[in-house]
Amino acid sequence: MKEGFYHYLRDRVFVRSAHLAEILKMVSVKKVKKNEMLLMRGLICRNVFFVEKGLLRLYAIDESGKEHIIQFAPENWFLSERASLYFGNPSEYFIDALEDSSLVVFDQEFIERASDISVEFRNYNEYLLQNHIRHLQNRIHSLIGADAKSRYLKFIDLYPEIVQRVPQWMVASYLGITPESLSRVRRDIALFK
Amino acid sequence: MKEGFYHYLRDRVFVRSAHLAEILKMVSVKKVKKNEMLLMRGLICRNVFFVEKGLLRLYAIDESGKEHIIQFAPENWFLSERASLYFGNPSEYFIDALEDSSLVVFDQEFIERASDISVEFRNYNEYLLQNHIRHLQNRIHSLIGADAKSRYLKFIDLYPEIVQRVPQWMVASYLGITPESLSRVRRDIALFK
DNA sequence: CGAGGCCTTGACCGCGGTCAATGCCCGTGG
DNA sequence: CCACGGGCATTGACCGCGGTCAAGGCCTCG
Repeated sequence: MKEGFYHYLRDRVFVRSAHLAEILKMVSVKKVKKNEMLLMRGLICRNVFFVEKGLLRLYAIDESGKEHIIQFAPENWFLSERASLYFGNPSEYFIDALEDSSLVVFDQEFIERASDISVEFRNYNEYLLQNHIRHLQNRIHSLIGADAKSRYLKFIDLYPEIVQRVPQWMVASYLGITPESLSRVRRDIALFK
Repeated sequence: MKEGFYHYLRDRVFVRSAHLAEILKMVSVKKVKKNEMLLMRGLICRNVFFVEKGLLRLYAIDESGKEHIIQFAPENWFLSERASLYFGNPSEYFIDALEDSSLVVFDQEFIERASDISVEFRNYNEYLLQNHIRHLQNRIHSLIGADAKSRYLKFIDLYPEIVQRVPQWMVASYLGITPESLSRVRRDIALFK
């Protein structure tokens, strides 16, 4: 219970032992089954999820009913719909579980309180935001500048574990292409080896 | 000199009068001419630019020499290459001026010092990061999900002033299409009115 | 007036989308 | 244990959006 989060706070965030217990008291654990919904469009997102075990996804559904995956979140990742969490707007996105998962759940108020308790936590929170920005910017760059094949090659390079754990049509959705196209891209790559 | 930044800090960031002078002392003003470079690829970005007057752009150049515009920054916008500024990596991007511009320049250390001085400044800095994330996420969403025409319609809706101030091939670059395609999109839109 | 930057247009083409058929894997129930 | 069905990956045929290349027109500015 909360061990993953505990170790993460201690070894990555470098929260001092003196503050760890106090911070841990403020979060709760949630276990969800595969396909369970954690956020629906139209609702205000109140939570950040830390994945201790399992795999979540953040995605949109467009007018024609197609899903577009914005982000995956495997072990030791944080996932939220920040536009809704921070600004209090109804979310345009969905979050659900792709595997049975064990999550640590907290809200925006927790972030502020933990930031007051621990300067290391405050700094790490900023690091997360900055890192998120870097990540989104790289993704925009490759969506604008690169074709489907090089986007896929970059993806399997960056997230080899994810490729193993989700169906290919979800990878295609993340890359902004159809499953059929991804299948052809993979065939082409296999031919050249 | 610094009036734009002063008013911004006072009226948007809500920095208390007691702190304004101290914070303003720590930034400098820079005037640049159209086409002047402010950041080159390979260099580490040390600055954030606040645009008092004029217009900047952040862009990449791909292997085949094509420019891809990541962001425009008109009056009262902040622009930086955060991946480089915060993480200290060499930048993959360029920044230059699209018009003669008057800028307020500061660095990461300034942000930290000003955050210690003024809690309003600290909160606004977080607001900027959160807002940036929201913006990038929306852009990814429309790059994945929408065709050239609807991306253009969304752009002129969100940034009507920018459309007036930059050549169309730069708008095309921002949208991830060619100038020729944008021209056709605009013709189609005109036909239906 | 000439030159260069920008926008437009046309012809052509290729990447990736759509639709439909097939095959594979695997879980479920007869 | 086998039969069936559903979810997913692959393949083929076809097509359309958007890219490429080239030409022409319209500005502005020297």
